[in-house]
Amino acid sequence: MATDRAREVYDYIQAYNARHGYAPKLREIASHLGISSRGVAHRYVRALQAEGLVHIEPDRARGIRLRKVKTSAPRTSSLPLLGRIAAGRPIEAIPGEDEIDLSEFFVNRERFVLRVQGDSMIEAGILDSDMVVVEKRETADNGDIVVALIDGTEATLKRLQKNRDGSVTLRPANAALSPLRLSATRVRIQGVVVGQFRSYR
Amino acid sequence: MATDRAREVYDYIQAYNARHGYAPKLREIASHLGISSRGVAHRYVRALQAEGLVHIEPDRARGIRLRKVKTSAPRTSSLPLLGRIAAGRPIEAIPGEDEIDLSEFFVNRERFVLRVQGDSMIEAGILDSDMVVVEKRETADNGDIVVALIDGTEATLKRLQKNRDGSVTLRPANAALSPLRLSATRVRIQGVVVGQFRSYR
DNA sequence: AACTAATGTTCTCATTTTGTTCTCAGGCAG
DNA sequence: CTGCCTGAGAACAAAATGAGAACATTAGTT
Repeated sequence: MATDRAREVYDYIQAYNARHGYAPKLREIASHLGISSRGVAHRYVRALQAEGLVHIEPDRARGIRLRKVKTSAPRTSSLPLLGRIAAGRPIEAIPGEDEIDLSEFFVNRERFVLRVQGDSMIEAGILDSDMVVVEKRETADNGDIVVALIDGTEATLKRLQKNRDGSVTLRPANAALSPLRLSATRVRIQGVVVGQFRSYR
Repeated sequence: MATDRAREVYDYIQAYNARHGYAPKLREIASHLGISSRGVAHRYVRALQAEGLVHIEPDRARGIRLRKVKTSAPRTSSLPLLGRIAAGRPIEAIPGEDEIDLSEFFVNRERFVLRVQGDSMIEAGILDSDMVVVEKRETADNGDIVVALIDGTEATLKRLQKNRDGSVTLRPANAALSPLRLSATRVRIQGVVVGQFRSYR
């Protein structure tokens, strides 16, 4: 909430609305604050509108409508999707899409999260200490990023390439590292990377 | 934490925030410490900011924001966290952590998602068509990745660097692109990137 | 329709409050 | 001693607050 006074105004509007079923006049708000100026009361209401807490029917008496219910922790797994951002242009709205649903990460297949250590996939945008969402599978397609177990002991994160002779090549996304070409019998795929995320904290 | 006194301030801000939903004024912090100087209280808060525990909205009343969110909330959005993966070793279990909580992305602040276009942050692991989670703010700290509006028209995603003379430099994470040094009046910060994710589909 | 009073809206102008930066001073440990 | 942490408080900058004028719109009333 913007300021102390704005908060008082919001609380008053809520209480008034609960009691009467409609919003107070600006003069009543001012009077409740102990001030004389309707203009000032209007400024506070406009601040509340800017925060999305309230809606104003222009020029209407008692034209204030409450927008949000005061629930403190409704956790949904969606966030507003504002649009695209690209260098050199204003943010462009994406029509038809106003929310991004992250629940795709939580679909009830066999999925788990791994914290990545090391830079082997850095050129694919997977950095050290990033999280990857892995779907449990024993097979994968060419070009998939997979969690592969080599010789039953070493687990690595690499891009998969199936060769004609039946062997597979595990390619790191890092020019400093070399691809590994291995016979199919030595490699067991444990899962495929279906997502990645990172938190800046 | 720097000093005992700074810790007291941090604890007080946390408690106050949990109780009221917003931060205390400097005068209230000083009073809680039993001192009379707002200047001293401000010095402690600035120390907390230097440690990254807190963010300050400059010149704003109650402009202190907690940076690390205590998520002791019910975890609706969680996935099993199996462990770490690194090249050349088996997956290593992480003791004490059996679930990864994604709800930090959905905390009750003003957040939204943008789809990134272009390669300007590619070396920071933010690729074309990735999603970034942005927290609405008008200010940011050095090194933060920000959504900045230049001259009120061009929106870009860059790393922020504040210069001593008051100007700011917007640094792309891409050697092929040049940093932009601009006077502070031309740049308006719209938000700070707090997360990033990508879906392989 | 014309008039009127009430209400909302937009301003500018002060004043108060709050945040910010600074210097100075005392206590205390190494 | 020097180098800290700590506190006081002055001086300034910016935000928050309040007053009130002027105008627009609405809702009645005649």
